[in-house]
Amino acid sequence: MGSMRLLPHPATEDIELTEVLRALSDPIRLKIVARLATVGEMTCGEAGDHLGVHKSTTSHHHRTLREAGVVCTKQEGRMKYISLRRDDLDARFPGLLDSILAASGDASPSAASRDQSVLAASGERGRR
Amino acid sequence: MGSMRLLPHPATEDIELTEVLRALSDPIRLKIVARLATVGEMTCGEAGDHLGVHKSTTSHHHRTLREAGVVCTKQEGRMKYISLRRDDLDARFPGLLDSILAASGDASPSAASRDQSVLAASGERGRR
DNA sequence: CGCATTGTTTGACAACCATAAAACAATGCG
DNA sequence: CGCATTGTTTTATGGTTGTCAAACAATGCG
Repeated sequence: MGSMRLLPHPATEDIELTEVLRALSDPIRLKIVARLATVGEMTCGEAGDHLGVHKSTTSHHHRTLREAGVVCTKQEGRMKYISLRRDDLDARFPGLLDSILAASGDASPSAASRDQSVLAASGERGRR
Repeated sequence: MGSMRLLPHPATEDIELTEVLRALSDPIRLKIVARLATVGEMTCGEAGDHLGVHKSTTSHHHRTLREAGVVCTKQEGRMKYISLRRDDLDARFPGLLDSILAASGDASPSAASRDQSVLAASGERGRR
């Protein structure tokens, strides 16, 4: 049962700034990341439902984010959960993710309620 | 003679996060911005010489950065100087530019004079 | 005025990208 | 085991991008 595998992703020191910025420069991927910051983790189907894109497109975005070092994927059963690599990103590029998350909250009109969750998730990070 | 024109660029509130991230996700443009952070301003030819790309390519990158709201262009005589829109970016996306500049200093070993100049330029603005 | 200097625009080209559909793979459930 | 569920890979397509070269435009200098 609970065989939990972790998919390969780049080491922290191999994460490149331009690739992270490029990964986050796509609106859909930015939404995925913003949502991950509040929700913690997410399956592929969940992301697709929430964003209204095809599942293969979602899979592609997840791969892009993973290869850029922004998320890591953990397989549990037949689902695959992706989650933010917050600690790794903070270690490599201090403050970057937080400022991007805060900025992504500003940009959306319905950010008022969401904004606090983002900040809360940002401050409550301590495990993993 | 002293006629100084300013080229059109997006208003602060129209700067979009994804476009800024996309503009900075190109290594050459990131170098341009990192250098602007230390040097203050720069002509097109200066940038081209320093980066080893064709002048038309440089011009294209300058346009991309300007349209994304990252730099503004000021024409003086027959030169055009570009400079970072630090205040506007800080107002719209607090902390974003600073964290990217700090990260770009860490990531690029080829940048000869870097982090302490970045901090100096950032500190000369009175904030932080 | 002519001309060199400084950038921009256009054209061309190869590479990459976001997207979707369909085929494929893996996994657990009954 | 068969099968539904969950994602990935493949294939195709339309759009975008980075690059250079060449033509064009603007500007000040002599």
